[in-house]
Amino acid sequence: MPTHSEENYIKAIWKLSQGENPVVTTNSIAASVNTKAASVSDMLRKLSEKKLIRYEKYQGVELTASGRKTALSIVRKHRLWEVFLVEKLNYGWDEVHEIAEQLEHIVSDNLVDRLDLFLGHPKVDPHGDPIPDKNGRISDPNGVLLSSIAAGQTVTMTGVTEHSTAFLRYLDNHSIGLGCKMQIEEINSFDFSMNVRIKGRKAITITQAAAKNILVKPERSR
Amino acid sequence: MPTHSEENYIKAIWKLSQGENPVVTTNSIAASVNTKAASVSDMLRKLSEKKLIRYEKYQGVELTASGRKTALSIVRKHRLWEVFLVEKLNYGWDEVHEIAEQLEHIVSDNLVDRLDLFLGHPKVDPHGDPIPDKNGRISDPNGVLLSSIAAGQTVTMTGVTEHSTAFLRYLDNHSIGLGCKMQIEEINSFDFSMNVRIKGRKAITITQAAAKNILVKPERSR
DNA sequence: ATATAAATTTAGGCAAGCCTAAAAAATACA
DNA sequence: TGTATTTTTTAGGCTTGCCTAAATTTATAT
Repeated sequence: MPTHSEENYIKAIWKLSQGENPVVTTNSIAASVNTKAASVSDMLRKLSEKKLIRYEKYQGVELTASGRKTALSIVRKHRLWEVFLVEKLNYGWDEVHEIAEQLEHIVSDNLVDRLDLFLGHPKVDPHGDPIPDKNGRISDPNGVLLSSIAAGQTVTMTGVTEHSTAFLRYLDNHSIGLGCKMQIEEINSFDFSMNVRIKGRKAITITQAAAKNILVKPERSR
Repeated sequence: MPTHSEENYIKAIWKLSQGENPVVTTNSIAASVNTKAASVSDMLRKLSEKKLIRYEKYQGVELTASGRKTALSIVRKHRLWEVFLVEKLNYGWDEVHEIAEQLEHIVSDNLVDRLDLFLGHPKVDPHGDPIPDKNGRISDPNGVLLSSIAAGQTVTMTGVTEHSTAFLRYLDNHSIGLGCKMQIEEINSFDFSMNVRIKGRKAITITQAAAKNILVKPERSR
């Protein structure tokens, strides 16, 4: 049974190993779990002894199969609890992270199963992130960056790649959320901001900085 | 902010201080939190420094107002989560204690408020124990021991004073639960076991040992 | 290639919470 | 009352997870 703290490291390592160019270094882990590099070195040794990671001094870190399983179980719990908080307790998607960080450490496989059932076996969390199944299988994030879409296209928003309160509030303030169907009317060649029309609303401008953190699914191309 | 462990001690002290003849000693606390007396002494010193208890060496322990508030907040969370587990996730009343012991340490006042609302402001938990309000006010346990009821009376079950899985399963097996309206038909003078008829069922026998752990509310006397 | 900078690890220490063994205080009892 | 027993506390130690400072390794830049 990993400790609370070990779970946080494992989850951090998993997260850092996701995406395009993974940077799983002692320093990046330290930043993720809010501690110092020296503490990370300590912990890496311990996790390595427990066979949760493969670790050679100075050579970087990788989860073992067992470590990955642990990570995905935590991610599953985190995301299911986020669904609970938003769907059942009416939290905003920008308010749930901290609480889910606590709830993800509750130990009871049975509880997770029942929660999953209670929530209707959701496939994604309130930010559009896929929820791993009980065997640790997880689907790919559904969508491409809005910033990569050409003018004229119509897309549906499926997720975000940034979970900060500030960013999520920004989207709320522009009434942009998961499932929004939007047409890219124009891309300003000056700053690459996008003029976007959300079905039946007046057009809005989305900065490139924001568009780089929005995942969308293009309309079936014609 | 009390630690996880401090919260467990505070809750144990509160529990031990409830009821007829409270026995809040170093040893009884040690038994409650599954540790040794020496560890309790350590912790009592610490809790005393934090003004959560009044403590004189060898002279016993008492919660301060602040300590009591802390205790009741934990009890509130524990009992609300138990309601959630039973009402929403369909757990049996004998299965929820362990999980609630974990959930009670989740820190978020707002979460508790929303949970309370989501559950419809329940007054009691699945065992009939009163749920403290957000200000730490708690009502008295509702009922008297079934073992104190005279033959001929009709009563409604309102709670239990023992939460072991074994006892709760025993009640389940006899289809005895909160809200059962039962008539005491006879008390056997030999072993004080009770012949009880639950509305519209065949009579059953309840041993005195069991009756001492069942709380009931007598019918409005006539 | 080598010096400097950056990243990482080791060494040594600290607080929390637990332990066992021993000492001290309180209680029981003869 | 004085001794034996029980309860509680203290002393000393252990592990976890963190820290700072120093040493070591790797990367960078001239």
